[in-house]
Amino acid sequence: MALRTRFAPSPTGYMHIGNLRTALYAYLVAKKDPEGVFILRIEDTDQGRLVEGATDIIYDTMQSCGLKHDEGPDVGGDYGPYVQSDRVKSGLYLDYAKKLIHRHGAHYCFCDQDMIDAQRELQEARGESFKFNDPCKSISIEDAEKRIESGEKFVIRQTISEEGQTSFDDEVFGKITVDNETLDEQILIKSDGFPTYNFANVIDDHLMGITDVVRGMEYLSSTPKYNLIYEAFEWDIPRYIHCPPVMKDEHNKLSKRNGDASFQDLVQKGYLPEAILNYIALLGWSPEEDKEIFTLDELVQAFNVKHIGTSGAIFDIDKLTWLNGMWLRNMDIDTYYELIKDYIDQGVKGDFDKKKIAKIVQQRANTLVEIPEMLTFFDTFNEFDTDLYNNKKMKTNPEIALTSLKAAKEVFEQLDDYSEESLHNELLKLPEKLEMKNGQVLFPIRLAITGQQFTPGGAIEIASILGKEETLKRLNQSIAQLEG
RNA sequence: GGCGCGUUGGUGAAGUGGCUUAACACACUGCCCUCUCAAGGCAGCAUUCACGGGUUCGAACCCCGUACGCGUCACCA
Repeated sequence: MALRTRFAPSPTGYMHIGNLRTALYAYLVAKKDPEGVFILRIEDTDQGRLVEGATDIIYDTMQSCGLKHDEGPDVGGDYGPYVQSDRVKSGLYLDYAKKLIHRHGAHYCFCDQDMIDAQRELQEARGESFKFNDPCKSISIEDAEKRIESGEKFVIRQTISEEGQTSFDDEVFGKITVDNETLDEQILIKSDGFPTYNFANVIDDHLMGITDVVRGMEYLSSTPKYNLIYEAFEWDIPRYIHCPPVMKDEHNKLSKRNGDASFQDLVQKGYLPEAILNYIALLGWSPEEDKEIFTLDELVQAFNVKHIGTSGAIFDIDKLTWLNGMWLRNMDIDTYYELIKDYIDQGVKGDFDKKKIAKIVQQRANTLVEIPEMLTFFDTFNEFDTDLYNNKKMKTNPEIALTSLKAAKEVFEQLDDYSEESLHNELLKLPEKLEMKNGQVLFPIRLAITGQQFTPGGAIEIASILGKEETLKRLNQSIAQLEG
């Protein structure tokens, strides 16, 4: 039987990095199997927390990451509907809850909050830790149904025996065992008739034929309760793959609430979806081979549940930045140019060869947003501090610079072909002629035509982009400044 | 507080009883290369695996305890 996994977010806002990683892992687990199916299910049973547009963000994010789902609200499938609120309408959860009651896995409960609070106070006053003891458990199904017919409000709670233990094997955490008496009898159907997440999740996972449940480890504690439901129904329990959290720092999980970056934020900051995905795959999972740059397809090949770690991993923006730079540098120049065109336009208004500019930027930018500011010197050329000509490493000073610049001026004046090749050939004759080092000639030129201490590209590349007229104009200006 | 889970460097991590005087990568530092900056190359960066016991000829790896952290105990998901 083919593997089936699902990503089941609730549409409550933005796509968090931790969420996205869970989606990625679920996708990878499924796709490891050539026949594997990856499903998107929207869990919106909490009507109070719905956020408009949140589902679109989920679709957009998945799409831009290449996490293509085989079944879901937007693409359909044989196990729909894929939105829980649509499923509620069919009365499916209530039906299953009733079945569960008859299988002694659940019971009607008429207690209100005051009643529960009273119990809590009593127990806590005795110094005990609170555990709700539901008096409604002893009500017969017939009596309960009568009370419901007469209009009494009710919920359906899971029934859990005090005796025994429940255990299961998690693929990453191993065997987990808990005493049943520590499990509380959670609500399955709320008084508004909606199922709780806990219940809907179990029912849907089963009905959708999910074979591998991939989710955050915050569900580790409630998994035994879910398994008790599976058992009451005599359903097969899925494989569980609980993932450790993605942390902001040692103590806090990464979360939108704390203002931590979401996927969208990172994209806006100039990170590639591919690089983000690549990076978060490495948070909590490590490949067997000594390699860190992975495309999605390569991840599918390399992924192995056995190498998912057990402790929280801190999100390190520095490493993401490095990885992003690697992705950028590895692109072919045409693709790269198309990608950063807009960023170049932001930084350069003048009429220069943007493709050449892309080329000098590619080896230097780690994120897209830093590109415009690297390029300002193309449009603006101002007088600069001649002290910049003093460079120990280049063995230059203003006097040497002036000599170089004057010699270079002749070359620039005589030359009409400003291609890099041609400039390279002619300019590199100078050091020999002047008995200088390459740097003593080229460093001052670069400075003289850019006015900046650091620039992407060297003197030759930049002169080629600036062209004869602009290069000479700036050169003359700089020579005049030195002489003056 | 009960229960569950976790703890290898600043960070991600490899490691599953001897090959570990603990890979690899990011960050950091230094050197080299070089027309600046990047990129690239090289080197340094945990005498030690939270702590304390135990098992063993031998432990980061097995057992017990302690500490700390996280999760969970909602008509939230």
